[in-house]
Amino acid sequence: MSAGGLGCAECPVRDRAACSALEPQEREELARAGRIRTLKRGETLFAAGDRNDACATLIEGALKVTSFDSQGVERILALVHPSGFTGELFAPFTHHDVVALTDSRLCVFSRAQLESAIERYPALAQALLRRSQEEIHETRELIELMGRRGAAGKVAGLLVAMSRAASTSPCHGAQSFDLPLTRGEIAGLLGLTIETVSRQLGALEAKGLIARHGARGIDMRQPRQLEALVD
Amino acid sequence: MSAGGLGCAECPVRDRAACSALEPQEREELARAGRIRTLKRGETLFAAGDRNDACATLIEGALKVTSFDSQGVERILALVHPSGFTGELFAPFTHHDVVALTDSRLCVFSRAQLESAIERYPALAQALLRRSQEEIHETRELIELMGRRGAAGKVAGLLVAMSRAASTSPCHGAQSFDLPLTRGEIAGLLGLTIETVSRQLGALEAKGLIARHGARGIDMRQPRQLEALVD
DNA sequence: CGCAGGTTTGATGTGTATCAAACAATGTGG
DNA sequence: CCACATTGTTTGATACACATCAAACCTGCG
Repeated sequence: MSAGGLGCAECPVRDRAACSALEPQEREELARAGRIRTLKRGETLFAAGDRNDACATLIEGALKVTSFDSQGVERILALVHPSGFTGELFAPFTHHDVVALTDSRLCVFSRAQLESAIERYPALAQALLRRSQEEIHETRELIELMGRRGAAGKVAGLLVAMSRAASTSPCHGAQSFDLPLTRGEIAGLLGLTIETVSRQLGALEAKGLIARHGARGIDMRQPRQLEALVD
Repeated sequence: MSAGGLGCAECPVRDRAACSALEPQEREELARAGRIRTLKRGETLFAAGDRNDACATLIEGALKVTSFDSQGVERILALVHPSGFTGELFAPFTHHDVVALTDSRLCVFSRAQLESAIERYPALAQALLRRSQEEIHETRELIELMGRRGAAGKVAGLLVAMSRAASTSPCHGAQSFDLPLTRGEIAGLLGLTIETVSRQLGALEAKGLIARHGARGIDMRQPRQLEALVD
C-alpha cells in the first residue's frame, strides 16, 4: 500500500477512471478520503433501500446493478466494468442492488467526501459528467440489445459485448474469455429464460461460431459472423 | 421575447432544467449564447453521424432518441421530456437520431458555448451531472419495462409512465392525456409489433382499465389496477 | 370527397416460455 | 480421498404468446 493509502500510482484504472481528471496532488488528497474495498463474487456493495451515502470506482472485477420483479426474478439493469463509477449521487436512498459478479476491488468514497471534493475540484465534476454520459450510452446499447427480436441476436450481441469488455484493447474484443455471468444472469440481462440462453449458446457452438470450455469459458471462433448475427 | 433573448423569466422549465443551478446573472449570460428553436412533429434535431456540436434543453413538447436495426425497424432508446437535456457532450459524432414527437420548443447551445460556460460556472457542471444521473435512472426504468415478460405488462407500464410524464404534478399521473407516440413508436419502444400493441390497448379498454378517444387520447379509468399489471 | 397514414381486426405459424428430468461442476463432511 | 449434497447447466416435450401476413377500417387533411 502506498503513502496515499490507495496506491493510485499502481492503480490499473488510474488514467481511465473519473479521478484521472485530477492533478496528482488533488488526487492524492482525494485518495486519503477514500478506502479500498474488496468484494467476493456474490457480495453486495449497495442494497436497494439503503441510505445512499457512498459511491465507488471499480478497479478490477465486475458488478451488476439489479432489481427484482414481483415474481422475484432478477433483472439486470447495468453492468459495471473497471474504471466505471457506481452510486447515485443525488438520490437519498439507493434504488437498486449492486452486487459483485466476480471477485472485485473498488475505491470507495462517502458521498460527503465526494461532494466536498467536487466543490473543491471543478475538474472532478466534469470527469464524473463524462463518465455519466458514457454510462448513458452504454445503457442505451443495452436497450438496443434487449430490443432485438429473436433470442439468437440477443445472445450473440451479449457475447460480442462481453468479449469487448474482457479485452484490454478498446478496438477489438478478446478472442477467449470467461463469462462473469451465470446463465441465469444472462437471462435476467436479456429478458430471456435460462433454458433459452443455454439452447442459444448450444446452437452457436453447433454452428461453429464459438467453442465452450466448461460452463463459463468462451472462445470466439468467428467473431465477424457473430457480429453479423447481432444486426 | 425578453431582454436575454431567451426569456428565461417566463421559461416554464426555469427551475427544473440544468440552467436553474445558475445565478440569475450567470444564466443571463448563458442565455445570450443560446437560442430558441422550435420543431414540428417529426422534425429532426440531431441526426446520427452528424458532427456533434450542439446540445439543447427541452422547454416543451417531447423528443425521441432512436436508432434503426438492420431491417430498418426503428428502436426508441430514450424519451426526452421538458427540462430534459439532450446532446452528447464528449463524443465527436452523434450516435443516434433525436426527433420531435410533438411540436416542441428547445433552448439550443453550441457545444463550444456550453463548454466555456462549464469552465466559468462550476455549478453548471454539477447541474448537468445531476441531470445525467436522472437520465441514467430513467433509462434503467425503461430497461425494467422492456424486460417485462408479457406484452400486457409492457403496455400497461408505458401508459403509467406516459401518464406521469403528462402530469404537471410529480407525485401522481395525469388522469387523461394524449399519447405523443404512434403505435409504431410504442412498438419500437417496447420491442413489440404494432399489432400486439394495438391488441393490448384493446384488451385494456375491454377490461375497463382505460378508455380511448380517437387513436391518441387515453383516459386512465383504474390507474391502480394498471400499476398492478406492471409488476 | 377522396386520398394517405395510421389503426384495428382476423387467421395462421413460429419462437420462446414452461414444466420436467438428467446431467455436470463445485464444495463439504466423514 | 471418496460419498454426498448443492448449485448450475443441458436437454427434451409441450403449450401459449407474440410475430407475421393480410385485409378492412378510421381519421385527419388537401
